[in-house]
Amino acid sequence: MKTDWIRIVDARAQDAVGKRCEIRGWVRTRRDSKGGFSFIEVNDGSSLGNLQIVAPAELANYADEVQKLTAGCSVVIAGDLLESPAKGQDTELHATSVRVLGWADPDTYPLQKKRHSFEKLREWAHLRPRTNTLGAVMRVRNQICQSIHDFFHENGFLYTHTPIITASDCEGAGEMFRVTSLDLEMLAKSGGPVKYEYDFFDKPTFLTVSGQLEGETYATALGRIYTFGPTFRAENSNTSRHLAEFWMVEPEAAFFDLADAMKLAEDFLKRIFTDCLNHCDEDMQFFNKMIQKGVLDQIRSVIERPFGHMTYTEAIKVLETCDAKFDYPVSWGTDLQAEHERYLTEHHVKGPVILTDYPSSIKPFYMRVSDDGRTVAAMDVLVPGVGEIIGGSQREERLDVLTGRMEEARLDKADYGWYLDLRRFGTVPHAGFGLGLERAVQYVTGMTNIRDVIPFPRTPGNAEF
RNA sequence: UCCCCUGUAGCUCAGUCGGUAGAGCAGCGGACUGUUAAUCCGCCUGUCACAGGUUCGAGUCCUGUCGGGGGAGCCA
Repeated sequence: MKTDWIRIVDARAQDAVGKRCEIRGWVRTRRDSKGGFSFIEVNDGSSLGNLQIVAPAELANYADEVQKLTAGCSVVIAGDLLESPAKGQDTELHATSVRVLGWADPDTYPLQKKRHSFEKLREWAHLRPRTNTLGAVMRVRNQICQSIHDFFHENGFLYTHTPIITASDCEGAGEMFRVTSLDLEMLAKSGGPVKYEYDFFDKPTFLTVSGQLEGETYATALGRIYTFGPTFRAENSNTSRHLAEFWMVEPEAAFFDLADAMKLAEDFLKRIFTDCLNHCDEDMQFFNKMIQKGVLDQIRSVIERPFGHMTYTEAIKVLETCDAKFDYPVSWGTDLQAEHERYLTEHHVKGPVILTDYPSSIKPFYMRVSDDGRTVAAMDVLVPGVGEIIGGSQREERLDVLTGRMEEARLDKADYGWYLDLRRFGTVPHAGFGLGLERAVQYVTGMTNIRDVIPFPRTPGNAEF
């Protein structure tokens, strides 16, 4: 008779008691008892907690295999799930067979039965998902991705795939990665000018820094769309909040104004946070206890309270009249510094705040110019700890205003003909925003370094694995 | 890219005033135990990041390179 293979998350549940089953996973630790059995803790990634196995000495391979199990070994274990007589777990599996699939030499296996620093774990990026913290992070990250799709699907947004290779420099700013099939070695030796007509696309191409402009084309046809994919910035940024390759969610909706976009952003974030609390309880308890004390209360309070709203002009007034000392001066027309944003979220509002109506001079050309002529319909959602988590705006739908702004930004209109067509033919008000996935994961988990919330972080000088 | 900090055993770190290295954990051996960060006893472990320099003598002081961290800028 074939024994049911079940996941450890299910085997640990009270209602699994009485089942005869099989589990498959990796040994975390083993403790021997001279009472004639060993305890083996096994994890299969389905939950933070391990399943305790009681392996009796009667097993045929007890002496030569079971007692030699160490952290990292892969095993298939069959037995009976019983109520655990000891504290620490509801259930335990009394093994009738322990099969070792792969050994992990304890002399050379890097992960030990102890806490490792996140810096060290980054060197073992291929093994770190086997740790408690990275496993929990990846389950929460998965939940957030699922919530993103659920939320937009339920609100009538179509998942749209915008290109990763692009010829347009979306925001006229930010270093981009080049995409080429030219032989750079040969090119360097030849010393001649680059002939793009010989390149794959006949022109210079790059990895996308945003799917927004392409997203707008589909929003002005399908109504509501969102993109969700990898995004690339070749900025030489060395911070705990920046990656060269990260994932971004960008909803775009026709007939939305700035207020609609703000409401969407707030509902969206609250939905993600709620789902994490409801579906990742064990992992969230872990973060609350081991990573950032109080992160659960923080998230709960964000869900319960409406987000603070402030215009840029109001924020400047608050910063100018507050008692705090800043390294950078505050004045209308300059961009807010990290220290300013931190003051607003951590001291003034004490929670997430949406800042709106920034000066047009510090925002990109595509944001809609307001009636005052000095500001644009932009919004940034700032959260304590992480800073800007969402940036968005109502888009400029008036052709003449848009082309005027492009001229100010010294952009070549010829490169944006297709984008301008959206305003030439059936233009409509529309709005959207971008959410950095990793920053959302950081906020929910309390992880301080963005490199620890993505499986294989890409940063300047680092593309291992 | 800039500023600051840092690099010593498999891991986390100590190493005083310059006199060629030590602890905990892990591992291994033993004891003990329905254990759960198990506990107790014993044993093993080093290109002190790398390259120069000062000095009778450098883990320690100086210079450079590389790696890591924190902060800033840019942003998501």
